[in-house]
Amino acid sequence: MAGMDTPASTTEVIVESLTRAVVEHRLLPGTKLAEQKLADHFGVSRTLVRQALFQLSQNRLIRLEPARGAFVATPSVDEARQVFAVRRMLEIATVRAFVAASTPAKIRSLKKHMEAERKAMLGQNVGLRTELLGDFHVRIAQLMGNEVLAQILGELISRCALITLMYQTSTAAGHSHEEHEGIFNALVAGDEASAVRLMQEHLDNVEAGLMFDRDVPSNDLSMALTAPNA
Amino acid sequence: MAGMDTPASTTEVIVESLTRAVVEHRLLPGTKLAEQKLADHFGVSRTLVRQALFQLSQNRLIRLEPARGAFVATPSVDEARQVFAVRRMLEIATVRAFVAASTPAKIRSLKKHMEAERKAMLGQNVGLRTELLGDFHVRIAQLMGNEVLAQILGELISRCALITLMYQTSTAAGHSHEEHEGIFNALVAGDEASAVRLMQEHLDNVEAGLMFDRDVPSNDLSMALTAPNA
DNA sequence: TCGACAAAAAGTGTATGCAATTTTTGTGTC
DNA sequence: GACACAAAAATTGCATACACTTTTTGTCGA
Repeated sequence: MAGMDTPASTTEVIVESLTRAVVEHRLLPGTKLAEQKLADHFGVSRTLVRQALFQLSQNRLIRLEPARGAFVATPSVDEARQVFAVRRMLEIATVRAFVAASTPAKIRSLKKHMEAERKAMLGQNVGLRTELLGDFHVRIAQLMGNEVLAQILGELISRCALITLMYQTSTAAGHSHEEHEGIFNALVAGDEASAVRLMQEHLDNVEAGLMFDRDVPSNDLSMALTAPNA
Repeated sequence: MAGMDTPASTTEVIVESLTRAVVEHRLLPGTKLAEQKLADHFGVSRTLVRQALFQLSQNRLIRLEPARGAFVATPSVDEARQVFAVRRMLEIATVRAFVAASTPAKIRSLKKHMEAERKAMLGQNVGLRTELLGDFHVRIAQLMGNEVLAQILGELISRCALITLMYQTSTAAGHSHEEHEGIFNALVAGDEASAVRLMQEHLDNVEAGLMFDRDVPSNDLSMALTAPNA
């Protein structure tokens, strides 16, 4: 994802690998992440796995339960709303700042991203699609030259990927790319008011597309089996 | 500091202890943090110290150099500006939200903080003063019921404490408390425009009080000794 | 006296070992 | 067959051990 430096240390490799698995929905919320299994998989000792799990718990992508182990996080409805609230604060302000400091080079760079996003929407690679849809938001922050902002946004968006998995309705989603196009066009035109409004609406739409009262996908066996699969 | 849960795990104790030391300026930027020394001091093995250092590096309070160890971070001017930019985004939006969702209970809670802050300003405990001045900002976010926001703000403010140490002029500072009073009064009055403007000015003032070209306090021996202490 | 180089010391990165806790499995009883 | 309880297995938390890197110290030659 955008802004990931080349992972030099082994721990970082594990963190990135697990992050991708969670963000791309290959690991479901609640899944237990046993240290020895991960260690075997990555061919390292538990020490490095534990470091990685620790870091991921800081990012709120996993939950560490004392003496019980690591589980893919299951963000609450409350937490989901809070994450979106912070995203609105940051992203609306970022759009404003972008318009104020827009340059041809920045527009070009963002245009390049839009093309990649467009292409990914046609393809079948869901992971890549998720990644690029998230990167759109991070890229804007990066182009402002604010790495601090970009990093915070990146983490929030990773959490959103988890939230989306848990609460997104099947019908919703899918419109994100079109909305990105709209925001992009407003940014190109230097139309601050529109850009802000579209970003606002975009985030509202994503959040509104969530069903905060639905049954959450789960790995819990008893849950899965006791459920009446009518 | 505000929002710190009771530190159950040993690692958290170390993290909090080191955080306080950095934020309260008892550890200067650039100071080497040797693992064994910390382990001896806290009476644990290097394992736990490493976890704590790892976490602190995520918070950008320390810098980990491969095979060389951990050092108290020396934030660059660029990073300082970025941190302030993000704070402005978040805190102005937070103030707005606070006014919109203000209740007598929230006002009371904030009033209690102001009293503590006032009292601390009279006392001699510099650490407590620094802590409460930072808590003012975090408390507002907490009262909005947004823990995600509060945590992000808390981390940014810790980084600001480091930045302040590195770049703050002796004459500057000191006005923060009065400005907090002003913001508080505007919040009590429900005067959104004033509250936003005062918060904006407050953050501008703090940033303006920094000398981004001054010699930075350092632990580096050669630096310290080669400097002409005229 | 200064600098280059080598040996020694200190320190970090990772793996492994062990105590303590949790989870699973197995057995007996109602 | 269902439940309670105990033994066994698996898993986590932390300390320790060891290889490898960096830093320091000491020595020699110019």
